[in-house]
Amino acid sequence: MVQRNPEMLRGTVELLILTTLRGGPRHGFGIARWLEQTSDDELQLEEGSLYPALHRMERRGWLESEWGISDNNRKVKLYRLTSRGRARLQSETEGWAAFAAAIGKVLRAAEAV
Amino acid sequence: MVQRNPEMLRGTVELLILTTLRGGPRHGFGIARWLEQTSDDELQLEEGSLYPALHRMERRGWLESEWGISDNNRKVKLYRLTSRGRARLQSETEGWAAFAAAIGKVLRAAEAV
DNA sequence: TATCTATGCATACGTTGTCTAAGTATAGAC
DNA sequence: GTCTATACTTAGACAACGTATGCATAGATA
Repeated sequence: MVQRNPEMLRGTVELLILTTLRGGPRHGFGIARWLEQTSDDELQLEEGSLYPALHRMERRGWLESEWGISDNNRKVKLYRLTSRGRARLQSETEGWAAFAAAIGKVLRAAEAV
Repeated sequence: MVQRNPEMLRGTVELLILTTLRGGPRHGFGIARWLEQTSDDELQLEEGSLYPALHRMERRGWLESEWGISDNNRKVKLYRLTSRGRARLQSETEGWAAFAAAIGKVLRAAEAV
């Protein structure tokens, strides 16, 4: 994922992928596209991050995959959330909210100075 | 920095340190304390992350340090923002805002599904 | 005096995630 | 037949973070 500070994405890639798959099965390329569009090009998931992340998450049992054919007649690997993936999405979402809130507190506290 | 997903902090450590120093010079331990308290214990900066980060940031010219004595009569290394550090704080703050907004968009978009 | 606790700084090492870069394959347009 | 966009894979480099450890000392307590 590329932007001003590439390190900032660490750990959120998985949340983003899980979130994308909430709406139903998608293939890797489609996930990246959707994230890019939905974030107005702010979030760009590189292939070298995307695919290893998908494999990792499948290994962990958060995703399942199967080969299929896309709308444009291409061979694609479709990923879908497992129940464990759904649980993980839940906890990651909560984790993100808590984290973002904490950062917010700190930024506001420093502003007050 | 420790919490539910340790990876989530990647890249924000420096923003957090810069933010803490906005209010004036502080020593490493004090920075960690302030962040912990201000975030209601959500953000915990480990020493193995804190000190290397401070050294790194000083090397990059964002911080300056000098040895001093703390309120409780201890030898401490006081860090302060340089002008470059101030500029960096500015851009990191903007970067964070853009990033958090992007994540927010994605989360909301997926909720709508 | 000795010991304990909290404070304070430093760093070697391992783990992990991300990016760059290279490779393969193919559908559809021209 | 070539080009472009789509689509997946993986090796290797790099960087940040955490764990663990070591060192030092002020103040309290026994």
